Amino acid sequence: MRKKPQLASLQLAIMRTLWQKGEATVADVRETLESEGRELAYTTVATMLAKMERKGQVAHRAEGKAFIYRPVLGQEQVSRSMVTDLAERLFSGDVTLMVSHLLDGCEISAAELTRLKALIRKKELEERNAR
Amino acid sequence: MRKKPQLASLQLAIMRTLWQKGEATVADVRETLESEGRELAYTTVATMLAKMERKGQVAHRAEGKAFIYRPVLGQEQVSRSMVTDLAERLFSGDVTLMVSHLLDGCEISAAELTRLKALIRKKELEERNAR
DNA sequence: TGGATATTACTACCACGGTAAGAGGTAAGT
DNA sequence: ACTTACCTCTTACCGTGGTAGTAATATCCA
Repeated sequence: MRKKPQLASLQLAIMRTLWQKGEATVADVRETLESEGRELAYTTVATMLAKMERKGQVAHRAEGKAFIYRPVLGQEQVSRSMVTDLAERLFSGDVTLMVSHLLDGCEISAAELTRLKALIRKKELEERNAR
Repeated sequence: MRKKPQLASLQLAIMRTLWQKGEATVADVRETLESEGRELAYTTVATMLAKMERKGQVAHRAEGKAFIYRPVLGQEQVSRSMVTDLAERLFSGDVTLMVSHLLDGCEISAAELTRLKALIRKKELEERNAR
């Protein structure tokens, strides 16, 4: 029985860096966040990473003076659980309704619509083959 | 420029009741939550409603002894902003990616897939007519 | 009238996200 | 050897979600 991890915004931003780089030092993470327009004190990032380690979301190994952090939770796992959780809370799990709001809420290109159609077709095939 | 409201789980549950009933007393809300398996003290619900009023999410009018609360934020507004916000934070706004995770994350019936296809077709038409 | 009941008001508490300063260690340059 | 820069650790503070007890107040009923 799996947990369902919920990450807040800074935590997610940190995880994104780790997912992207594989592993990173505090300074690395801080720099990446800065390049995304999020200027934080060094200690802020370090504290957050320590808190996240206590909760098992990341882990570290020491290399010389510095700690090198790596993600423990997988990106897929986090994304899925957060998305389905929101669908649950907002729409009582009605995926169609959720997608509908997604499409309404932001502009979406014709190309993306095509990709979506392909996605659904693939899903239909899986469905059919499953049974 | 509008704010983008973010509601936590209890707050959402309360809003759902208000959206559904139009308006409700504290006792009404408490009862509804209880029927959803969420047993809370009367005062808990009342406190939460007061906090939410301070933030402009709900409003009340007094009728005799009791307060009658009504939603201020619209369901559409909240849903859209929360969904697109999550899409932003998780997938940098890539809607297709988000839908993909939605479909993977939970079982989805053939009927729902059909509804989704219809939804996309409708969206395509709107797109074409818009320009 | 007086007690029971329902309702709001005030206050408090905990956990946690986010933020950061300050203390203290270690490595490296001059 | 001393300073400097960089690193972690500890501690703290604020806001807010969530939960609820207690006090004050209004209402109804016998």
